[in-house]
Amino acid sequence: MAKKSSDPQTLAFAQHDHGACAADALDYARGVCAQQGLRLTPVRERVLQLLLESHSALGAYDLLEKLKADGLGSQPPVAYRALEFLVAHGFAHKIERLNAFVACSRTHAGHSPAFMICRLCHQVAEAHATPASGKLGQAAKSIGFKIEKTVIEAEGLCPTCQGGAA
Amino acid sequence: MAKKSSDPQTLAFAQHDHGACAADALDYARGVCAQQGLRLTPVRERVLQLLLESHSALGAYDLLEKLKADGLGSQPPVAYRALEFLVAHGFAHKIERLNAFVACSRTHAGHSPAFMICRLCHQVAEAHATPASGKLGQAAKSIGFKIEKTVIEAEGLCPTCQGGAA
DNA sequence: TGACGTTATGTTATAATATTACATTCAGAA
DNA sequence: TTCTGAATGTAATATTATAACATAACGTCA
Repeated sequence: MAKKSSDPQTLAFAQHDHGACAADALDYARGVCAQQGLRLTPVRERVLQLLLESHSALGAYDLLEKLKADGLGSQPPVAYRALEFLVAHGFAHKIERLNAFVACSRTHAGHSPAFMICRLCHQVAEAHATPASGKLGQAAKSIGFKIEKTVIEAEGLCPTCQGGAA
Repeated sequence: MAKKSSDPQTLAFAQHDHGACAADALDYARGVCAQQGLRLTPVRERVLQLLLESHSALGAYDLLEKLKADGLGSQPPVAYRALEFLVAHGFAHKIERLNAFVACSRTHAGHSPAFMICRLCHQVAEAHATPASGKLGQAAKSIGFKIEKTVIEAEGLCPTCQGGAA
């Protein structure tokens, strides 16, 4: 059984009960939406659930297929609109490298996420970065660039795939 | 006149002679290719030149239009293959956030680049990051993830656009 | 209640980005 | 020269994403 208190950043690549972990996260999202007057409609909730059930990044068209199977709309804008909502409110992130999306591990609100993407199993773990404090932050400061958003995505091999891979 | 000794990382957003700066970089690339037995063919050289002349990221189809105007092939693979060569050998980078490409500022060979993308003027400056040493590196180490490549892209406002923008 | 404005969804079409596959040409080595 | 591998030309198609407009659901307040 996944415990809410365990560190999600180590969870993604570890064995755990995805179902329970997803259910927890979904409950959390419902709460946040209720609190903030956001509408977690059936399509949005289902997309979030699909993302949560997979620690991999899913493309819009992957999601769309599953939505279609659920009788929930089958045209691209349906998926993109739900994803836009989820990303805008911090329930999901876009992985630019993959043109795909993951559920947010929500260890902190309003964070600057960094991702570790396994190039073999395609699972994605979320960590937390402090982009403004490193070399990039220094460089930005020195030239007067104002950072608004930072994409940090590491690609490589997760612990499991390092063993099995060539 | 741009001087080779000035810091390219501060150059991108500053006023300078793009033509001379591009010519320098192109000479450098020619030298590297000669040295390493790489073929900087007309298409590849022209694509690099086009990227160098613009400090903005250019999409494959932007480049393709220009190639076409030069009588150099007009189908997508022409551009994508040239870009693949340039990226593989470190003469250019892909900006994942934009699905577009920039010439490498080549301040160091074999570096881990980080980019600052102005969301108004779309110019891109390249800085150098040490991704393995920050929080992400720590997180990767602690869970046993092996980083092979890191994408770091900051979006925001360049010095010039901070003044003029709303 | 019901008329209205806003938000979300449904649907069609199309734009933008990228790759596969195969034929042809070119450069350099044997 | 002939062979070989690399590079290019070209057609077709796959993948990702958005525009535009119609319809439906929701909340509110007269």
